Amino acid sequence: MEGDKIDRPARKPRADAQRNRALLLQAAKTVFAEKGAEASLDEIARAAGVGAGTLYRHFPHRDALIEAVYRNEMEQLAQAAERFSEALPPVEALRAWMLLFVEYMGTKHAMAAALTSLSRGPGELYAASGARLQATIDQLAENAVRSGEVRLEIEPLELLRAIAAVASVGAGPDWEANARRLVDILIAGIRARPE
Amino acid sequence: MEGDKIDRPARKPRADAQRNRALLLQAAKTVFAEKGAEASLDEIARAAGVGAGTLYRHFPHRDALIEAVYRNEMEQLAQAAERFSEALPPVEALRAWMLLFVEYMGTKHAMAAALTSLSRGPGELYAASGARLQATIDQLAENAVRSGEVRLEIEPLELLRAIAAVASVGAGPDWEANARRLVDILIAGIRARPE
DNA sequence: TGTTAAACGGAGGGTGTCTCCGTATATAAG
DNA sequence: CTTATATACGGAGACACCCTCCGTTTAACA
Repeated sequence: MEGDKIDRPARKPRADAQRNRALLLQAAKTVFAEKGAEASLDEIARAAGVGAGTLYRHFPHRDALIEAVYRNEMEQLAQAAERFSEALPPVEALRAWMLLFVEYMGTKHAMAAALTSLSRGPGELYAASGARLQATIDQLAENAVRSGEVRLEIEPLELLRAIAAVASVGAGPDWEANARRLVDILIAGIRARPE
Repeated sequence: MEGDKIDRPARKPRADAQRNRALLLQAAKTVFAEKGAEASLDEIARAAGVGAGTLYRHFPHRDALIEAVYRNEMEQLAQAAERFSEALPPVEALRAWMLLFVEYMGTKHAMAAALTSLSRGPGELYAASGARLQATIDQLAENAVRSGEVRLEIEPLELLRAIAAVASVGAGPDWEANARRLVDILIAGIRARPE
């Protein structure tokens, strides 16, 4: 039920397929940045110079495309988490990372909407990037809890969701200030009181 | 440029118009509950037994419909805020109201997505219900700040946005526990430290 | 009962999603 | 360089949705 891969010799992946995939990612990144994560997929296909069918073959649903586009960013975030964890005390690392997260929401602000879009639907199979993000925040949270400075009865990912919500909407021009302030509120809120 | 209202005698509003409006609201409430705030407007019109044109005449955009549908709920929330403010110390009132807010997100869980949908777009003219909600939370927040127990450098509405985000997604079945916990985190986070 | 302003309905144009299948082509074998 | 074939391509087309437009209907008033 598993080992069905080396059955046949298996060909080398076709060059044009790889090229088209790259073109699609390139185009998607541009278009998402321009028009947000709700941009038309057909338009992306057009921008990439391929047919609609090709797009859907490579990325069956919108989420698959979104995920692929932002995989890099997710990876960078994950790596930043490691750096912070080494250089800072756990709670500070968590805070610093959340602030970085806010910043990312800003630059690739399609990403925020993307996050929302990703986890929509009835518990769909989480895209891999979502899992990566979850693992990252879970690790940071766990470290913080272990340090004893923090109590956390909430799913850590939910903290990110909260931040993303504030950061996503065009709301005021102060969205970033608000988001950064929210980070501090959250951090203060989860700090275990001496009491 | 302004006083143009009592110019002509003005007729009584047509009965069918009022009836259709009611039918539409009824249908919209049902359909939104079933399929979320992104449900097809044509479908709502169909469910109400009226033509699409009629729907759009009464509610020019989706937000207008959403707002009308949830106006009651908003009103109830606003009134609850007053009650809480009289019966509880300011910070407790704020907390209690936020928890009630979470509960509302649950029952009419289309409302959460609605909130998101409401404020989308580039700072559109806030629908009236949005304004009501904002006024409510602003008042509660101001009371809390005045009491000296709380510092608040964030736009109070953003706190709601954060809560709504956690409460909206189908995420886990523990969304409600998470949301309630978030309320406590936020409250703790904005409490001014004696320091 | 007639007049008229108000409201209705639904066809239709524009856009977006996603599928299907005949055609093209990169790879591997001879 | 052929030939064979798995693989991928493209874009037409079926379907859903949004929203407008305008000829027709109907409620209110005289």
